[in-house]
Amino acid sequence: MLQQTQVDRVLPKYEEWLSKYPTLEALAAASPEEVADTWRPLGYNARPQRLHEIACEVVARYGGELPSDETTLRSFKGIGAYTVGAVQSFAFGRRAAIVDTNVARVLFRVFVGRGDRKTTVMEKRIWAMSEALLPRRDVFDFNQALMDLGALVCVARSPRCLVCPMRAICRAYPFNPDLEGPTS
DNA sequence: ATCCAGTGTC
DNA sequence: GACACGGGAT
Repeated sequence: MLQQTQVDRVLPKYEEWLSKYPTLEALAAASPEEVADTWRPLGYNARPQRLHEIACEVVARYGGELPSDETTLRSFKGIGAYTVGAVQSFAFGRRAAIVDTNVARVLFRVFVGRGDRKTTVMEKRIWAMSEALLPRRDVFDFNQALMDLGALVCVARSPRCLVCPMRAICRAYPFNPDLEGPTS
């Protein structure tokens, strides 16, 4: 649900969704039409369909229990690199890195500071940083904190550098939006 | 216009 | 690598 969709907008629908489909079995048992209808008006309407497909697949082949290994998770359509890390670290407590838009922005600003964040080489650097920084324990809290720093402090438009704990070492401080993007 | 807990496709 | 995929908020 959270793929390219703000937390504030997901939250009410998430509650409704889980109330209606408390288990993967329940989701699998529903019709695709009903699932699509429950999803509305969140966008990206391939997502409910894929979520339903995943539920059916997990029920059919994995006894209704979501597998935790990267290869199997990644084999589902709709689950990419970010979701694998999120499921592993948040749901299973595994030591797995995540990179979403928030983490990418934070790590890019703190450790790179300028240039284009969206090139493939930079994306790989950011993943490498996220993995290298991963603590031995408390990975759930670490990943959550990194995301929250990006969502609440190191925001896209007007980052709140004055209250940021990374300010002293941040390569993007003092923040200048002209130093970010393809043309720099 | 830009951004948002991305991903699949060509 | 570019592009499509949604809808809501700033």
